[in-house]
Amino acid sequence: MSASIKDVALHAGVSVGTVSNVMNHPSRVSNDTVAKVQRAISALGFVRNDAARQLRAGESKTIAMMVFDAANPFFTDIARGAEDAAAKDGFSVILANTSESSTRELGYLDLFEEQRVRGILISPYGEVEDRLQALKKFGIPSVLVDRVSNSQVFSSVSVDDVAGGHIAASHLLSLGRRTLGFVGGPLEIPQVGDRLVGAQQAASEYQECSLRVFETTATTVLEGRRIGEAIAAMEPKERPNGLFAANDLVALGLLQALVAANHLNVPRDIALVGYDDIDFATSAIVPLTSIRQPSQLIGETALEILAEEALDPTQPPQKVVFQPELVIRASA
Amino acid sequence: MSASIKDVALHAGVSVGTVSNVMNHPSRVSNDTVAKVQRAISALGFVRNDAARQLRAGESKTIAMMVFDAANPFFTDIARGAEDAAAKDGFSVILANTSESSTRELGYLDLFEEQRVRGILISPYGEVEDRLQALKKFGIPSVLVDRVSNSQVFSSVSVDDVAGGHIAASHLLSLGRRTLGFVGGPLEIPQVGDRLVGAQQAASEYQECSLRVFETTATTVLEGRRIGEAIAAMEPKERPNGLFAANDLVALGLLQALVAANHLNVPRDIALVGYDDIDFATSAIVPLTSIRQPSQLIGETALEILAEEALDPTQPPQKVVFQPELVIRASA
DNA sequence: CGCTCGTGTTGAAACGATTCAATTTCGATG
DNA sequence: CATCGAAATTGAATCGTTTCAACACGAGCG
Repeated sequence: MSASIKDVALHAGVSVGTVSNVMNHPSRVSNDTVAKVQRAISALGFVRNDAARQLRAGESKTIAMMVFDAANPFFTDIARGAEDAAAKDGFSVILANTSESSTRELGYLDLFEEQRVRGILISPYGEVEDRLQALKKFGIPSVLVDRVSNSQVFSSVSVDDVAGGHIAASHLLSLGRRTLGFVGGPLEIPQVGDRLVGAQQAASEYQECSLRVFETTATTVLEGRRIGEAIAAMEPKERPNGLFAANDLVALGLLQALVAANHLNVPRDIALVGYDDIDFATSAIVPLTSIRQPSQLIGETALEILAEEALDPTQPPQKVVFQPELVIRASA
Repeated sequence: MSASIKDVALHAGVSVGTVSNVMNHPSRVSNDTVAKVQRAISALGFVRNDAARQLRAGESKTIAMMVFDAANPFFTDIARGAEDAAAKDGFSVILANTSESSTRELGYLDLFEEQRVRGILISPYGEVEDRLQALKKFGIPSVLVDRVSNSQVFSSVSVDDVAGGHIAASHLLSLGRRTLGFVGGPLEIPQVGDRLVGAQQAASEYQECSLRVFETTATTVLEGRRIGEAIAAMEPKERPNGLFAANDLVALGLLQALVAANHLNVPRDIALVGYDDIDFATSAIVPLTSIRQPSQLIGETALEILAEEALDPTQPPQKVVFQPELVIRASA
């Protein structure tokens, strides 16, 4: 169907070895021959078959990135950072969206293992460290993104979520709010769990202060709206006066519901803090106070570490932790 | 480094052909042998080498999807639809973000050609139809997403952007606004250009009505904010009283700037209509009136058409055009 | 003139799977 | 018990590239 290196060799009147050298080690070939071969290549519309190349060469130039919610701008920002860094090192990044499904996550890991990608950047959803260990033994390194390694075996680039949770709750407390609510879930997701722990720590530093947990099934706008409606319907005395959402999507959902129930004012009746500081936080109904993470930088750093490990598999794991930062706007 | 099919055959005491059959045509193999081979596979941790498989089999099960702005929720919604549909047909979707760069777009096309992906779902940024034609001749079909084919050669799944622009502008006009502004760009992007054309058509149906174009360099929140600041700073008599943004990102940027300049009220002084109806439109400072496109459905449909063409390359191109829909909220 | 060296070039082996014609096995049948 | 056919299994050929030992050819040197 399509031209192979053999056809090119024939057309140019040289051997297949020479054609291969033109593409991979041009310095070994005389200028005349290079020109001749290149003419043949474009005449035939030859395109290297990556499968054959990889089979023989044993390594690919593709890096896979897996996130569990590609619709969250926070992750697309990270991906953007990784792509830019990869372009510098000559790698290509392909993205897989695991859509908060462990099954799909494992499915993609299988796919990438079969494809022998050069490395994996992953923001894990399910319990995958065992699987990643197997991949590592197999020769495919991974770097965890936005999450630390339980096993200490993997490099990771993350943000101190406990600190972030602490900052968020402290801010609400410093505004005089004493009946707090945490909205997010599932709590098993470390990012969510850690932020809650940080918030609880902050709460324990104050007397007569409560922190109630509203667990969601996912960190989405929709789930935020659901909880927001429930909170709007609560008795005033039961209702928290300060809310901390596990991420901005949830916060925006809450905001929608609270504003729609027009007997409530944000921040007067309920102060609200989000997390991630996505672009849309600025333009929310009530511009959102949020915890900013350096998303692009996370992506770049993760890719650089992965590239190092791909080149030298004996590298010890690195652990980079960035500090989050409070961005104050109107909502709290 | 890792076990091959030969090792498995040795360990199980059968031939390589049998191992291959266990994986691809289990019905041809006796139950005992299947069990024996599977035991060997897991004992050795064997993983099929996709490069070798693809080289011999000549076809892959991977479909590539390329979008020029993965940070736009509209595109992630489309991707989501495509992924769900692909899972049904046994394909995997990998995503590439061309980041509004023609260079990167062509680079990914090269990569996917070398990888011999089974097909390409693309929302093109630059002029790529010639390149896609070459790919098609090469055996890789593509389906255009959110854009029709100039050459009529490719299937496409899109939304009638001229109609959408018409609906948006008509809505503003029906509210009595007569000095309109269109914000978006570059105008060469068909989605943007068509929406403008539709708006101009609507404007031409009214007397004494003006439509001014504010061109942006990209359809982002940032660019929207930039134009919004400029508009806020205009003399009241020059200022448009109805704005139509090429997409919701731009609209949200505009909104931010207009609200920040607190002498202006949306919609009283300026009515605003966006496009795409992304999730965040509902939770904007002023909930956004927008033009809804059936994003997930677009993704599903595109993937199904692509799958058909991948199986039968002689299929004539199909052209599916969905109709957009006005969603009225507070901003206009 | 014979020898060495360096530069280009060659062609066959190897990568790891799939495929398919050929062969073996085995149960059923006359 | 011999024979037939279906079912199971084998193993060599194949895909398109890269790699590498071997070779060809001059140029330079003693």
